[in-house]
Amino acid sequence: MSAPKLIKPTESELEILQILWNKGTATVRDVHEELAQTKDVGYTTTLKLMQIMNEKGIVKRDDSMRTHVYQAAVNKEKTQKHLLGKMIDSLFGGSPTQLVIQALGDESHKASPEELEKIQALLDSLKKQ
Amino acid sequence: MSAPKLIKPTESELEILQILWNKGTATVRDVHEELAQTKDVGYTTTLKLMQIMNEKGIVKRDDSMRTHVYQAAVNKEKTQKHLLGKMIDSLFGGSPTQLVIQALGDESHKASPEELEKIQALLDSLKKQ
DNA sequence: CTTGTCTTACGAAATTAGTCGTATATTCGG
DNA sequence: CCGAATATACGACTAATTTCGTAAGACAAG
Repeated sequence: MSAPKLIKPTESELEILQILWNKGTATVRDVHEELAQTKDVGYTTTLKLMQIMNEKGIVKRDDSMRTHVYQAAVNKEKTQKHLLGKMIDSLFGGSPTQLVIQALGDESHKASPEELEKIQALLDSLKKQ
Repeated sequence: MSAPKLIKPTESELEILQILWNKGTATVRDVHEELAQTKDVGYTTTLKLMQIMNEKGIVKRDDSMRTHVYQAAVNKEKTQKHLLGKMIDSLFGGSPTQLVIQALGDESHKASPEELEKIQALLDSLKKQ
């Protein structure tokens, strides 16, 4: 049995997940301080969110110590793929190509030559099939 | 003048927008019948949603006749780009490349050879810059 | 020990999304 | 003209999300 099948993190949960994916493990305070850099939010709000995420199984925590230590319980790539798939369906009529075209054409998130090469490599391998 | 700057359609609103983008113009009943094919929802729910979207400026309507006629008030490509940009930031650390790679690797939304060629063409033009 | 700080727990308010029932108005067939 | 069908308006209810205040326990320093 399996880990959570249907993961649909909310906006706020995603912010926290990103921090946990980066840090590996973190306390509520760690997460909160990072969040507070870009967002004006209270400590107990972050705490509550992480408690709820724990109940939902989105994160795991080690509460053997007074200060609990959290980590993501959902896989980063799986989550990305899942949410991306939803977006492809809901916004691009099921066509990943349209999404890719829009993403590559995004002026505010330009891809570097190195990144273009990565995409080229992936494209080559897809063409061979 | 300007259309709404910050558009953040909800899930349901996106479903309706897709239909309007496809049809160009449509009545509530048109939209509802299309929605009802994949979703079990009441007519007045669809109506209410479209009324709210009208208040928000997401759609426009011609209410000169008894049966109002709606059309999308937000541009499809702009909306796609906007939401995609948010996802790139919130889920892919600002890297469109990571998103593209995940999208191309999505097993349940495979790209056809023709689509791969389109992407190749776009990629070529990006490389030239 | 006592006090101040930090921690978690928990309840509850505020907001937003989505749902639908009911009321009222318009239109059309007969 | 009358009734059935169809349209919009609108209030209200539920559920989920996000917010935070407050309480209570642990701990460290003096």
